[in-house]
Amino acid sequence: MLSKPKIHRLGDLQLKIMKVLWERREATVSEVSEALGRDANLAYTTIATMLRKMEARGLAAHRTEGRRFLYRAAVAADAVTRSMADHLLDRLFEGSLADMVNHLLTTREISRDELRQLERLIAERKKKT
Amino acid sequence: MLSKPKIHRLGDLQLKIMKVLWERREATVSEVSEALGRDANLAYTTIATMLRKMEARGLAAHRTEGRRFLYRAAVAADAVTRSMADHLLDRLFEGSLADMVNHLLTTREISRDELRQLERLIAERKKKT
DNA sequence: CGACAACTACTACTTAGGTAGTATTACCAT
DNA sequence: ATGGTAATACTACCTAAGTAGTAGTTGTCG
Repeated sequence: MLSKPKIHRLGDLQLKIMKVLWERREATVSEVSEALGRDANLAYTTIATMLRKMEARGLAAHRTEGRRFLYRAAVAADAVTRSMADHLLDRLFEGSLADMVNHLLTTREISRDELRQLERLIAERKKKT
Repeated sequence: MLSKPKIHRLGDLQLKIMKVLWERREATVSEVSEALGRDANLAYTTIATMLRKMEARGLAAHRTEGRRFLYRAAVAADAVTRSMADHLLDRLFEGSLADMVNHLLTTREISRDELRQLERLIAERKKKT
């Protein structure tokens, strides 16, 4: 908890890398590189550099195994997700979840199925207050 | 519509400025500066520079009135809001609105009132399919 | 008229993401 | 042993946000 990195504002690449680290609990640079796939064809060293920078920022950490590094996430997925979502919610909708959902409902395609899911979520949430 | 600026990824300051421009339809640098208030005490020139950069990026535009500039937004609030929300939704929740709402519902304090609002929104939305 | 205030233009610097080349080191197989 | 390969380290760039100082211009008031 010492020195919390500003957890919102993760770049696209950083988030993708974090997702890999969250999935596998540890991963080498190669593994991350592969996991991202050649679709995003980034040089091996790009991933390595990014991981090093992320470690410097407190987002990741590593231990050494032989001559290679095993990286792991240093922040929980939940914390990041929450921080990013909250940040946006605050910046765009002054913190009003209703406003945000309203916006998304009106500007997005949404399936009947998803609507039902939402109903259920809210009903459940209402119950346990 | 020629050359759409990448509308998601607006910095905090940029968004604040955009909000001022959306409210008032036009504003001088002074007005924006004042609107942001001294709470965020930024130099006058900081706002001016930012506005110039934003114009270069296609987010704002200006016309001259006498010797000062009247800036206006060059992108609609809705478009920006939507773009930013969508971007986050995609990055974090693979586009699932339900997942996002679920996350927000479980990690956030939420008032009974807001819950009711949400219910209503969903009910309405369900009706007009 | 002359000083000042208001404005824009220009320049500069810091931080961070993203991207990748080059250098160095160390392992491994022939 | 030696050359190739895989790893990390270091360095370097570009872009964009954010921040602000300085210079130059012009309008206004006393």
